[in-house]
Amino acid sequence: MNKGAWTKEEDERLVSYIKSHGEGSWRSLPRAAGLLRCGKSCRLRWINYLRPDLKRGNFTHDEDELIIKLHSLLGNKWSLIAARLPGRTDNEIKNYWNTHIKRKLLSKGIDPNTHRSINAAKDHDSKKTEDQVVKDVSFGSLFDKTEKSEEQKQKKNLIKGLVCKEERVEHHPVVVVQEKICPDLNLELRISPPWQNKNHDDQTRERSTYTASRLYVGNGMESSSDTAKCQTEDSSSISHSSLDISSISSVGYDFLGLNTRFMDFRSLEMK
DNA sequence: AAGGAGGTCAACCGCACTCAT
DNA sequence: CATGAGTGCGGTTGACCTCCT
Repeated sequence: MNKGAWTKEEDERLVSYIKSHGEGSWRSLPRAAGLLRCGKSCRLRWINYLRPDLKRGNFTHDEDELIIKLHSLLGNKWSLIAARLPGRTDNEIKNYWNTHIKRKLLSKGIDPNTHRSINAAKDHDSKKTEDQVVKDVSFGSLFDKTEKSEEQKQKKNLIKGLVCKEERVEHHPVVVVQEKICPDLNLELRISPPWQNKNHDDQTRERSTYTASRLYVGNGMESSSDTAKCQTEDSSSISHSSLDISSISSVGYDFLGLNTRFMDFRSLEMK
């Protein structure tokens, strides 16, 4: 079994095999392709380096900013961050973060872990206030039916710099998460349980394999529309992450400063 | 020119998760 | 429900490169 850097010949074998047989079955792929590599290694090489849709080269300023903003919301969820940067891989972003962005933030006096000023972070450490920035987001507890009082809920929902509240949209519970630390970001995220089609008139919905189904992003910077349409292009596997039931619009949407007409919302499905 | 220090990034490792049986 | 295969993810490693003394 070979280890270490891939040779040009190995790359060619892998690319040629995947072109004719497609991705997947990584465990059996090396033998079939005549490679002395483990399946994991083949998968990694393909995903991080050989895939034709990869964007090589330096990160742009916009990409930098987007990574920083997404990291402040998602933490080290590199795959989620990568899903919002077409042509970039999680490994690439992780490396870029550790080698460039971390230092850039530190030089500006910003703690790359908390996204707050280093001085503020020190104050925060001593005070242990609730007003801290998000490092990880979990919504599970919000569905905990044992939670008794509204006051307890609100207190709990104030954690980690996010304002979380439950709402109901057309009888479906929806968790609304609002960033409160980065006022310039002005991002609102709504997540709810999967779409339930009561009428059974659209079986594609019933067959949907996605579990987290509704993702709704509102951005105060947008003037004409405050909702986003998030839907797969493939009608046979519609995810129904799309959410604004009343106004499904094909107009592009300004998410984190990027027009979402150019973004692939399939990546917004949550796992 | 030599070599040490630090930076970069591809690749590996171990764990967790999903799904089929 | 248990188990194992397949896959994905985040952290870490190590080879290579560049810069500095």
